[in-house]
Amino acid sequence: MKSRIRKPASEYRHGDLRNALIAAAREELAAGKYETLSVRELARRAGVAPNAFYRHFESKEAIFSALATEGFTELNRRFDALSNLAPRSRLILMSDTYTGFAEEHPAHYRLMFGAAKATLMSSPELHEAGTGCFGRLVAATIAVSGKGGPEDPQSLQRALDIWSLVHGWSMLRIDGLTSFLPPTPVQPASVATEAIIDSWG
Amino acid sequence: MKSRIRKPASEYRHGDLRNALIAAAREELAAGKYETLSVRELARRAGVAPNAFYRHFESKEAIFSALATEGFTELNRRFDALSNLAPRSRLILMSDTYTGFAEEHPAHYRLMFGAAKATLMSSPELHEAGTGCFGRLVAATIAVSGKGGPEDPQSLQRALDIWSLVHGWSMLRIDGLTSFLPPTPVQPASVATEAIIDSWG
DNA sequence: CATGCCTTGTGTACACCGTCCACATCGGAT
DNA sequence: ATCCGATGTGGACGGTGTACACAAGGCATG
Repeated sequence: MKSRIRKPASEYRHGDLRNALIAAAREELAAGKYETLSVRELARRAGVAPNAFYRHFESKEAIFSALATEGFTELNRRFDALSNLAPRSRLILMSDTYTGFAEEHPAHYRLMFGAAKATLMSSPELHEAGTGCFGRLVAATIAVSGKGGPEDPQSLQRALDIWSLVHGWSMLRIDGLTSFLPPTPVQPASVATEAIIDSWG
Repeated sequence: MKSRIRKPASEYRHGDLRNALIAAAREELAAGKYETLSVRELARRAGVAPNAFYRHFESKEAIFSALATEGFTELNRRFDALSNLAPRSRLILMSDTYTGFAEEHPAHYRLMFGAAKATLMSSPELHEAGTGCFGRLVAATIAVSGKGGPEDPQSLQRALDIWSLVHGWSMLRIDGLTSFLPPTPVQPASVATEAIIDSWG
């Protein structure tokens, strides 16, 4: 029968524009464009009038929010792939995973934090994905110190320190800090992560 | 005589618009606006036609570059005020100074790194102020370890680690990381800075 | 099978933006 | 008194995000 719950893939009318728009945005992000990303350009890419966009997203912010959610979800997936490791090396590899993601998708990474600032409270999905990201850091931290519940202030603090380090490292790298520095080969952030872990005793 | 090298303060024609525009921009930044800052708005604030702007700045980027330079210069000034301290406490206080500046002027801080990415090479002043900022971190790092010249890779690396930490800490704070976290009182970044310093042996 | 609705896409329009051009104005040097 | 070069103005172009009224077409209903 033609009426299932939904027609998933059949190109009716235009196909599902929503995904086409998101796909177009992903392409732009992969090409390094974020600040200059425009609703009209996405519509153009999808071969559709500019305002068709607004049948699927409330605003430009809304698609950014969706893309940011995607980003955090992917990052969380990568974190989860490290679940089986021993606590210490797991946290260290999370550090590399994090910076690796940022270097791999710099524009997307910038979007994630640009969107976070604006939309966080208004999008439950984004809030959950973002919170989940930090939560995984906290869990890994707790696993290392071997004590403390998921609300233990010390563990939260320690996870935040690590997050600050890898976030800053990623941002500096993305923004071309290389111009500020003498051209030195840069060590991975995980080296400093190890130092911080060791300071926990 | 009326013709000194320059008339410094006399309101001739409109007064010196350049500074008026910069002052207007500073106000907007102080009010937290950066992404939404517009050339036309600055001109409006200075009581002048939009295009008058272009007699004093080549482009929007150009005034951003000037403002970013100002920001780094101010930060460098604050760093220099710590010159007399013992190496270790000096580096720790630099950490607090850095994050303090970012929290005090969040929009300006965001501009500094937004502009850095785009304009760094094209503006010698910005490049020098930015480089000077990192240079001071390196110098303080060297003073702590007590060895290594200003090009010593290990010292550069260590300074970069600190910079990553305080930059990430500042960014997370500015972007309202608080939404990601359970509402915990956040320790200053300098606590983690100390941990990193101690790891240097 | 016809009807009407509800979702989706279109067209037009508004306000704003950064920036280019040709023109007006005016102070200072000649 | 005259010209020039620096500064400010007005208008325009192409871009943006988005609101509004309309068109087209699939769906459930009669």
